[in-house]
Amino acid sequence: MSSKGRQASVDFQSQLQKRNLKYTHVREVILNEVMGLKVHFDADGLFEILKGKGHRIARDTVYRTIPVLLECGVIQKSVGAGKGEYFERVDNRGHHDHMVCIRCGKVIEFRSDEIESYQSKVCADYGFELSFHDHKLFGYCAGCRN
Amino acid sequence: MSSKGRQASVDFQSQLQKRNLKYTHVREVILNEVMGLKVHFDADGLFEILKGKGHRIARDTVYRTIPVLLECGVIQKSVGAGKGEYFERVDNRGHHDHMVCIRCGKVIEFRSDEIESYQSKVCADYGFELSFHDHKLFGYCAGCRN
DNA sequence: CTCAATGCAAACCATTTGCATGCAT
DNA sequence: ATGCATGCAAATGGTTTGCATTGAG
Repeated sequence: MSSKGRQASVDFQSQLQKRNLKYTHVREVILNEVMGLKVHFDADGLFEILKGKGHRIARDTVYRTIPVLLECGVIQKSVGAGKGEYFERVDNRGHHDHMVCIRCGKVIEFRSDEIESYQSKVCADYGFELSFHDHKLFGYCAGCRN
Repeated sequence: MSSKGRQASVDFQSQLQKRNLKYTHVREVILNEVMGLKVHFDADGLFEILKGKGHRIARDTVYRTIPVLLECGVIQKSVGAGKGEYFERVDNRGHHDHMVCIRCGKVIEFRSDEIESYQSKVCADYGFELSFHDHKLFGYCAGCRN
């Protein structure tokens, strides 16, 4: 296991403790798999990935674990091809958000330090402790606008 | 009908034309009801509201109309108590976004002209024509954080 | 006229829930 | 010892889809 992975485990454990949740074997396995994932996934897809790697974890458990991963900052909401919600691992190098073309479906990832910074400011103004966020822009990409 | 309502109709019609969609009686009725709505609603809820006012519009039509309303800038994504997606009328006075407490469920509406402005800048950078956006912050409200 | 929009009804399927057992603390 | 976590399986119900009909441009 890389030091990065180990670090993530430690963070996850402390995040769980903070919320009086247990660090179980199943959660450890899911954490490790998710940390290595570079693709966007939905709950069902994550279950299939885990199954494909030989882990015997029930589908419902995966569904129940995703909110925990979100709250602990391990994953963030993302976008994907299916109709449900998609997620992706939180990259240490900073959040990115998404633009989605409502004509061709193209997804553009963007980063804006300014937006992140004002987002933090707004949270501070309200005494709100941010766990994760979801920021998507829908419209027409350069190729699809008239 | 107020001048505001009339204005919205005109905008809606031109938005529909731009996309080669038809301005039907059903869409007119839905538009008018939505423009008067101050609450957050989901697809099913909107259907019930329409039914309650005596309109005979099929549930599926409401589901099929919501994406159209989104694209035409009549409604925006919002938050609500149920598990599905919620929407709300776009207020002429500007967008607002939402913070959601993942402990007590409290919803705080916030506005940030700075975020809106940098959001526009990002879109411009990518040649992206923004139709609507979805920006939610999840975490602990002032009363729920430790 | 032509093609999108609508209604009806059935199908779909991702997600949730109840309950008994297992396991972390 | 206590209470959350997990697996199993069934239920749920919000949402989608196919098709015939209607209606807008």
